[in-house]
Amino acid sequence: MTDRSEADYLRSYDIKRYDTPLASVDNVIFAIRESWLSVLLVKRADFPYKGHWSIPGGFIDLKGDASLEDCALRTLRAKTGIDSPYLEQWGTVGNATRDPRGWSMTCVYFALIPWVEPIQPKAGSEQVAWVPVDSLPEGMAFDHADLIQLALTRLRAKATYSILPVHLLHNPFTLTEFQRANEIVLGRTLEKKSFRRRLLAADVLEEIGERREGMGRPAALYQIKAGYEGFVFGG
Amino acid sequence: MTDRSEADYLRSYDIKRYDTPLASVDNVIFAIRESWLSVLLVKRADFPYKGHWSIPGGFIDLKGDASLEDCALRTLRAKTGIDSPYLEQWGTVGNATRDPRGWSMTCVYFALIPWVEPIQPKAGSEQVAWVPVDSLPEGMAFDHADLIQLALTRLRAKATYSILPVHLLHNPFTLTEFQRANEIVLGRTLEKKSFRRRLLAADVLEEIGERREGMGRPAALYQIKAGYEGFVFGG
DNA sequence: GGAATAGTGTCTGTTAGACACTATCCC
DNA sequence: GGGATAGTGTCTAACAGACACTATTCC
Repeated sequence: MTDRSEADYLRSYDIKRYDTPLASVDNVIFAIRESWLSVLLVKRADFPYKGHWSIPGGFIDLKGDASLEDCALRTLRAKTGIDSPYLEQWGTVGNATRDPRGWSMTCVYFALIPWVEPIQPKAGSEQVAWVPVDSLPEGMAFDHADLIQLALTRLRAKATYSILPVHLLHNPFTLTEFQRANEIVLGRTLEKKSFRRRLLAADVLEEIGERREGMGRPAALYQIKAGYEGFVFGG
Repeated sequence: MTDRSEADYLRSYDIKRYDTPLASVDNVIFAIRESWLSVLLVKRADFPYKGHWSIPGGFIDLKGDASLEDCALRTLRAKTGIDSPYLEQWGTVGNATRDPRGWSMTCVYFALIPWVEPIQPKAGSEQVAWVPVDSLPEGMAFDHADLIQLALTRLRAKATYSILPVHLLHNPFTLTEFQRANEIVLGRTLEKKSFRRRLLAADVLEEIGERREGMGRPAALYQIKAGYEGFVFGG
């Protein structure tokens, strides 16, 4: 397939001869903190939008990142220490106006993780913080406020017909905790019997042992059966 | 917000100092042709993969394209003459190996259009053709065979709970034609009464007039009510 | 026993599948 | 009437919401 002239073409190809957009990967990282669905935000230490809150992300490292997902995992690891989150590509936004430096496209991922303390960088000026999605700061960098809303819409849509919110919990968990995580994501209460009946019918959980709490009857502990992490009802 | 030093930063910013990936937009364009779900393919006239079949797309034109969607619409118009198709972003694939020229990312859109004769370019070596999704050619360029399969999976998933396949029909259409389009996309037959009952309950169609055909009772003609093009059942 | 939480039984209304039925055209 | 296609009536099984009920713990 690679005949003589294709080899010549590739040898002399130089991307710097062309105008290319800025290409980045950004992450909307969700966790539940004290009953609030929250996202991880970073206060920018550099221009542009210095001092404004943003979602964690950055330019693709052509040497270090083998793929877009690799790039997303790299920043996620840097900010949270978590290696294997639930990570899904939301989509890509690209236009001529979103970045003052020029035509910019960013591939947006969203991640669901059990809550952890964020990793603060050494450089003093940057800050990392969990912020409830209901009280995001004004004046966020770029179009990041929009990106969060879009990821949130997707998350809520999927929460209604999948077990996605399970990734917001520490393992193992009780059915009540699981239902509560779903309710926090969806912003409305769910009916206990319906919730459990559907989950039981799907056969995606396995019991482990028992846990006692300060009050009431002890609840059975569960974890997701291996391979069912992306389970969708009716799929 | 833009203080003195940010203005300085922006004035001296030069993207060419950095290594950036190749950035393109590709389109999986679906139509129904003689009862077969088909995609529009282009035989490449240039390196790399010269002479191989590919999906239509290309690099972003930083001057001409205001956004990624604009870029997708531009190629779609060039190949089909259609200005306002159903167009949805599927997702973005980016890694170091998919293009022999270097780190490459492509934003993949999928479009649904009523069948039209493709527009052949003047340049003789390039060809444009509709190909049934069941008989795609071997040795397609880049990872385009994968991209088609992924878009197809998404299309089939959405066809089960939305009225998406309506965009594959010419207006107006009969309910039987609409059902048939759904069946072609899904690859299985649907139950007539259930199909119509659900559609009627959704109240997304409006009747127009009558059409008679060579055989049997004439069927009522319908079109989608304005604003319901993206309707989803149970949404 | 009482408070608190976990977990179940069961009625009811809605919806999808199955399939036989009627309706309207052409010949 | 017969062939062909459009469109409907209706039975049944599956499932979700509602809500009252039982179960198990600590005090």
